[in-house]
Amino acid sequence: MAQTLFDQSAETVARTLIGAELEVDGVGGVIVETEAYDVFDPASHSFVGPTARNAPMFGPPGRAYVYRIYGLHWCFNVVCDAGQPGSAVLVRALEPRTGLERMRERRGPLPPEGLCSGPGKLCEALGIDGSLNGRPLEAAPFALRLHVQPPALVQGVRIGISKGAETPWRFGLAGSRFLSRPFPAVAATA
DNA sequence: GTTCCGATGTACT
DNA sequence: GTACATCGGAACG
Repeated sequence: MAQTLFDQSAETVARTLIGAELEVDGVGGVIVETEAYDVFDPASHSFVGPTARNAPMFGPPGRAYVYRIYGLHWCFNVVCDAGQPGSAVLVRALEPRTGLERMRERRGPLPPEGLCSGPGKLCEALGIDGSLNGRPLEAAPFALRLHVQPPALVQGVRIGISKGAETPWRFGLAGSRFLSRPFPAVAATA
């Protein structure tokens, strides 16, 4: 069979996931912001080699890597592997489409823009926690549908990291109101 | 609008 | 003890 989406580099997967629809137990929406991490990247959890925490990043592609950050929040990643284990894509924001009431039960009575506009918020809204770590995205409770038409992307440096801060591996859906933070204005033409 | 800061678990020095 | 792929609230302009 043809190579799957996840048998590609983190950067490619991060680009391709923009515009895809992600649901967890029927609650979700359109992915509008992602970041790529790979094993050669000092910002990546996998940079130090396999450990107990990052084990899913070195496992089969197409699975979830969920970890706790700052002791309070969860972050959701999709493991990928283009022949070199240790890469993943952090899903940072999505545009809510289904299960808004359920999201508000978990997050509070927020407007749609506030429900999933950040990696920690998204996990809370979708009910993602450590129990989903390592689970395949092709099986319940996950559902992932790729976009038909590739959307227009914006690109920038990643957020909240100190090492590898120059690497422009953050991707967003152009013009989206559902981002965790705006992308810096881009020069008019390239 | 902005900046500052505390909460709190886990991995690592 | 320190550093985190964060968030929400307080204080300020």
